[in-house]
Amino acid sequence: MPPAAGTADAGKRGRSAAWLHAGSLRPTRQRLVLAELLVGDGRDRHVTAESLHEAAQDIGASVSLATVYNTLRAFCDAGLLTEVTVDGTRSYFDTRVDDHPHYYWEEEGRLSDAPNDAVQLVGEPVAPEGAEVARVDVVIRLRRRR
Amino acid sequence: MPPAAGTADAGKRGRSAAWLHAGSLRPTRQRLVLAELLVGDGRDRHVTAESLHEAAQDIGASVSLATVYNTLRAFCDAGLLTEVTVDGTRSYFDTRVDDHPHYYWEEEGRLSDAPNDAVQLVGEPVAPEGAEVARVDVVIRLRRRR
DNA sequence: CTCAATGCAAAGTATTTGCAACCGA
DNA sequence: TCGGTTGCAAATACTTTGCATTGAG
Repeated sequence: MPPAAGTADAGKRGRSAAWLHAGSLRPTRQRLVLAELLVGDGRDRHVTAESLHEAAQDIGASVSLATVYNTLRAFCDAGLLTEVTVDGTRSYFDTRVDDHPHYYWEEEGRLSDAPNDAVQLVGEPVAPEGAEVARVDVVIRLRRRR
Repeated sequence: MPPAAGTADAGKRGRSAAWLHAGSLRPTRQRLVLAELLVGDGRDRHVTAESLHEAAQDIGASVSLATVYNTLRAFCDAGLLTEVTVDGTRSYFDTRVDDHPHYYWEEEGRLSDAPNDAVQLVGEPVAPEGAEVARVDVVIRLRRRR
């Protein structure tokens, strides 16, 4: 068992480290920085590689863009994040890993969670013969009301 | 190879030409070829730029890939096609322009229409303050059943 | 000490754009 | 003729990869 691993400042670091641990990923400096930015305060986040890279720079942490991409991919493979496809030109990553609907603000290219009751699906989606449903993506595309 | 014809078929040409006309687009040779491949038989289609380009080559028509891209974009702008984003790495274009759910076969990267009763939305999706719903994308991701 | 993780730059994809030649009305 | 269209190649935007270096266990 982890010999009471460096529980120096169990506050912030605790959550990120535990999160990485849950995905069986080594807590390297870069991963801790990114994990902290993603789940540090417990709120759900929707980021792009670019936005996360900027966020890291803003707090003075140096993580290369390639590493941000690779790390997001690793987080996804470990089941810590979900990739959401809404734009075609870039990938969004969501810290919520359950199947839920999204709002996509077209003008700003911003993604956010939609309240559970924003849409209601009746029953289970039907899968054709020989296939099974892996996931149901629901994206509510929004436009500013004029 | 010999100029395999000017496609002097009134029957087929009719539908494609009318379709282009509906979008106020000039019926050029390339556009007629692509339109014919898209709506020639009246069935709904889901294509990528790449797949449509191949289809054109398969029938001996020469249309450059750049033109396929530009033309698909023009068809979309004219409201003749809808762009569907499911994969992130490529764009799909659907000849059905109404809001309807899709099946996405992950292994094959194939997109198809889902029957109307595959999913049912209850009522209108809720839009947050100051915004209105532009469209609701529903993608049922499928996996081959083992 | 060992092997996974990182950083950088180069390589890939998918798509768009600049511009001269072309063609449909 | 004239302006919209096409084709090609070069440019773009995003993402992945090769490889030498670094660092966690």
